[in-house]
Amino acid sequence: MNRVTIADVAREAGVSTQTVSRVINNKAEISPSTRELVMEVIERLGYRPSGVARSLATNKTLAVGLVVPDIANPFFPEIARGAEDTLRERGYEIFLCNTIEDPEREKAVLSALEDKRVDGAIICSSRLPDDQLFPRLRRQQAVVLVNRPAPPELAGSVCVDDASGTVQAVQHLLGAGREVIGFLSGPSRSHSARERTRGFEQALTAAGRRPVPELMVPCAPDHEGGYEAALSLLSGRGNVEGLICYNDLVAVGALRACAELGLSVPDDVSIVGCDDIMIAGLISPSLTTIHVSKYEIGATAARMLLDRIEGRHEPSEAILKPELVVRESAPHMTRPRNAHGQATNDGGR
Amino acid sequence: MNRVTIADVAREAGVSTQTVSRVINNKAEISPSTRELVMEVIERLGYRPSGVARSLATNKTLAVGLVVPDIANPFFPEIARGAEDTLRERGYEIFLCNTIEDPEREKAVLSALEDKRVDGAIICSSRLPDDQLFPRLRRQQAVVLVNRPAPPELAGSVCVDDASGTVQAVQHLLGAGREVIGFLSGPSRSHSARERTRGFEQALTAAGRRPVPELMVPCAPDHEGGYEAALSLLSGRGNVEGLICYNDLVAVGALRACAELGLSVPDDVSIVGCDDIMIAGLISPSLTTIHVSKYEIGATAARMLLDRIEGRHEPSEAILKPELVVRESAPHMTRPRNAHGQATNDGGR
DNA sequence: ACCGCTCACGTGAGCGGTAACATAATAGAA
DNA sequence: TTCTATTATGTTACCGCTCACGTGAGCGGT
Repeated sequence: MNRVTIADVAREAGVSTQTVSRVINNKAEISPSTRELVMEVIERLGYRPSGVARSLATNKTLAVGLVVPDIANPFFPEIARGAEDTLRERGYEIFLCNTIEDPEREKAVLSALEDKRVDGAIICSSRLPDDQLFPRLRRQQAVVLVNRPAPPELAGSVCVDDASGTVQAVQHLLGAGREVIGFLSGPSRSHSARERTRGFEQALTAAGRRPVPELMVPCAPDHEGGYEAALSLLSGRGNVEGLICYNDLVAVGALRACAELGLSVPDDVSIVGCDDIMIAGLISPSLTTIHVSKYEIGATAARMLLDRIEGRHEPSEAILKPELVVRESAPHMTRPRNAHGQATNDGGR
Repeated sequence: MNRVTIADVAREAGVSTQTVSRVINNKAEISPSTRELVMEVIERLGYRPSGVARSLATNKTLAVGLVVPDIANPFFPEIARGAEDTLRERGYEIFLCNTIEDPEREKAVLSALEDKRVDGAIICSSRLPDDQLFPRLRRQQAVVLVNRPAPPELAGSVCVDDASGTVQAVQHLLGAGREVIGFLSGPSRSHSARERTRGFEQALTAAGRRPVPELMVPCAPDHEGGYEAALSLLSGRGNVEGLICYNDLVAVGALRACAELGLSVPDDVSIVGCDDIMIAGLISPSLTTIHVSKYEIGATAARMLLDRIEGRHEPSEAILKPELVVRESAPHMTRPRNAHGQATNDGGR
């Protein structure tokens, strides 16, 4: 595979490589006749300029990294779409990097991106602690963090107001008469997890309840994690009436745990998910969940990254508001419990 | 952001750049003392070799492209994972390219990958006709096609035996006593779609039935497409008893159409999906579907691509066998139709 | 002491572009 | 006409690394 180079084109057209370069890059100072001639030769030879050589000369790669914990987690593909649509329009290509929830691998991919000299990176839901993450951000040309705040000089940040989402969920359950509410809080390394936990405690406190640590259990952010955590939470004590889950996958796992324990959703226990991934509206019972626009997260992060690449560091933060979507798994009104028709409200704590 | 170069390291260590290069690349002919010295300087200066410069010198980028119609389609993320896990292990980075089902965009991303001088590309479910696709393959260093055959000298190929999957589905429905079977055949540009159509017709013919063109309708490969196609297929005539769908998303759409038309699944109509994406087992009724290991597709394609990058063109084809997974939407036995409890077994084949 | 060999390292020339400056040709102004 | 802008093009030096050689020191054998 012998590639055509700019020198080949120049020779064939009887001009200097610089002239060819000017044609490719649409520089103004070229006579129409030369331009046409060069274009014709480029076409005929099937010449395409080498991005590699170009990058070396210009110190720009037109490539950015997209770091996600797991692209197979339905939360991230849409973010990727939003980011790619925005970036590709501007000529950027995207390196996809899965960290598979492993901090070591996250470090490794960040180094790899550094080696590739990407113009920037979007890092989603980093699992690295601040003191490990921040020094690495400094080594990148431009960074935007998703679901994680950062000092403006190090990185932009696109966050969902996680606490507010959880507050809405708690209020919804309380409003529906659920008194004892459990919380499957997700991976403890996750910033979102901590924020949602904060919102959970805050909402309970504001409503005059005391958060009970035993009712808040961390879990892997997937189907299995939700299943196991829900099982342990629901089987121990019989009084949990509502369950707020770290994400929709966790909620699906919780649904399965309920089925296995013979608990009816939503009659015995109401379940609220988070993220509103595609399946939330498709499963049965359909999932009440906290909707966030994932595509918008990706697009916003990409726009912010482009700004940073071009040296504009403002705005350095975007916060998207989540919104509760009420479906079957946690309706507005609670129906009778222990039920075969007869209501027996046991009245809370 | 002034990056440390190999020259900086060389100067600081008092050796030539070539010596530094030898250390980085673990060449043998270096004295232990020099190696240690250089390593120390590299560490101290935080030097990381530029992949760009390296690529220009070696004519290798350690980057490959992964082209998919839509990463938000749950079929593809797992393929991406399989490919990435395999490729990253060997030091390759992956450019993710969504074509959003648009042939023009597909051409554009292939050109972009060419410009980036990727070492190879995995192209999933290409929507380009052979006469447009093949010439473009020739311009890549190495290619593996997923869900599409190709001349061995142009590209490797990883396919699912689509026809066989559909045959299994048809036989299953026939065996359950379903006589009139519809087929939502997916995007007509898709090779898989044509193969599955072939399998559908073949299985019917083998069973002594004649395929009815009106019962085979193409559709977009998503939820919406399935909904619309199923609606038109089921509303016109009342006698469709079984529906085979291009993929699980289409099946979910069909499920919704049935619900809307007041048809019970599986009592009135049995539905079979394809791919066995995560949600297939989670929705209700759970989906009988044709399982294929998507991670394995990705991993296999990646291994084949690595082979091709290194010049080995054998084997140039892998065919993965799909397998029917029977769940609620199309059980082994058909229960009474138009039924409220009374069994009226119509007795199978 | 001489030769030849290996080992450890240095030297110079690219890889395929672009930036910055130099230069020839042409046009317009005095 | 002569001088100066202006326009269209060529020249040269990198960008940061690797490849293919070149070379000097040290060693053993005769």
